Parts: sequence; C-alpha cells; structure tokens
Amino acid sequence: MKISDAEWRVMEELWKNSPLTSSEIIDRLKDSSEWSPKTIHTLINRLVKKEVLGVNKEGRFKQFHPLISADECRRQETTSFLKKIYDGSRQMFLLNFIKNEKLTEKEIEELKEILEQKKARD
Amino acid sequence: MKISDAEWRVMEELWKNSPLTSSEIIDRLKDSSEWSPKTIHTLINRLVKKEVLGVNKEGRFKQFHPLISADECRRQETTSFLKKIYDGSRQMFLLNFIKNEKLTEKEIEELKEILEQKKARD
DNA sequence: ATTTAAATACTACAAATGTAATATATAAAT
DNA sequence: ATTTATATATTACATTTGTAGTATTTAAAT
Repeated sequence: MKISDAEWRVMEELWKNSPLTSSEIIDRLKDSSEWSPKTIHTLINRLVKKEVLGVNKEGRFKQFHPLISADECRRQETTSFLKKIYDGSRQMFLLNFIKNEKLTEKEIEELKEILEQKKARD
Repeated sequence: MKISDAEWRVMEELWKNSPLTSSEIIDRLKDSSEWSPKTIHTLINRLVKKEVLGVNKEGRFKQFHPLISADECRRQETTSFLKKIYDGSRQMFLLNFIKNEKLTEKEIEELKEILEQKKARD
C-alpha cells in the first residue's frame, strides 16, 4: 500500500519512537510541520486504514505503532522509484547518481570500503 | 512541476524519440500499456499544460517534444525521493542501497572504478 | 452532578491522478 | 460535394491526497 508524502512524515515519528498517542505525534510534529492537529489525525487514521499503523487502546488512549519497518518501506519505495525513473535499472541509477553527487574523498573511501566488504561476503 | 507515474511513461517515449505525434505515441505505448488512446491523449494534454511538453503544428498534425531533459527530470525526482525517504541524506541512502542490492562482482568492480575516477576528477 | 477540556469520530472539500467518453473539426476517399 | 475516418477539444467521474472543520464521547475538575 502506498504511503503518501504527508503520511510518511507521520510514519517517521513512529519509526523513531513508538508506540505514541495521537497527542504525542502531534507534539513531535509541531516544530517540523505547519499542520493543524486535525490534519494529523486524518493522516493517522488513513495510515491505520491502510494497515501500516496498528492501534492499541492503552487505558482511555489509543496508541499507535508501525506495522511495517522503516527499512522494509524504504526498500519498497526505492524499488518503485527505480522502476519509474530508471526502468528498474539499479546499475544505470547508481552510475547516474554517483556521477551527479558531490562526494567527499572520505565518503568515496567509505563507499569503496562497503563495496569491498560486500564482495567478500556474497 | 510534478510528473505523475502515468505521465512519466509518456515522457519516456518522447525522450527516446521526438518529436512524435499523438498517434505515434499511442502506437509506441500499445505493447507496454493497457491504456485507451483517449487516456493517452489526456496524459499528453496534461503534460503540455504542465509545460514539460512542447507542441509544434507540423502541417495538420501536432507534434510533441520534451521541454525538459530526462536527465534533469531524473535529477529532480531523485532529489525529492531522497528528501522524502532518506531525509535528504545521500550518504545514508547509498549505504542502504548498496547493502540491500544484490550486485555481481563485476558491477562492484565497475562501481569502484567509477568512484576512483570521481576521486581523481574532483 | 455539571461543566469543561481533551480524545475520537465523522464529514468536507479542492486539487491531482487514473481512466476514459462524447463532441467537433478537418482531411482523405469516393 | 458528401461520407468517413482521424485528430483535436471538451467533459466526466471515481480515487487519492492535502488540508481541515464539526460533532460526540468521556474523563477530569469543580
């Protein structure tokens, strides 16, 4: 199920820290967003309907928690992004990405290091 | 301006080959899509309205051509993707991506090569 | 017990998107 | 010149998304 841009912001708070009540979520989004609490409620409800958030009635309050891990979601988004933009070609994407990115020497070394490890492992 | 998923498919044909008339576009999308010609017309018109496609009346037919390069669009999409999914962190994204992708030894070597060149150049 | 404040539920509405149908203009064929 | 086929224009309609408002329930305070 697709998570919209606005909904993603809500998920991020819950991936950072969960479970949370709606008030807590609203609180954490106060600085980084301009949304009215009502808007955030709507987003939360949609996420519940989409079954990416679970609910627990803890006392009189509802608490929400992710039903999908951030990693899993990122993987899915990355896949559909690649399919749309690079026709699924990871290779082409990587070439383009790296070509366009400004990377420091240190970052480059780190990446090479990771690639090395990867080669060793698989 | 945002290019939707469906619209992107149309753009791809025109990036591959342009200018094209609507019939030509429809033709090229016949195999890879289930869209009615009407649907494709709608997409083309929306892209013109969004000013990412230009029109030329060549005789009695309209011909369409991209007003933005594929590269430029990919860059923009990549940026907003990264902002949404990885909070704009290219580094985090690359690490994750490389970790998750299955890469052949050859691909790994190629990537290292590219990183090398990059280091040399900048 | 009543008021009040917060939580939850329900409803709203415009823009974007996916997916087309209908109507009109115009060129090609007869 | 009239018919026909194709191109173009206009309109349609459900779903998703962004962005809330209103109504109701319920717990806390008095």
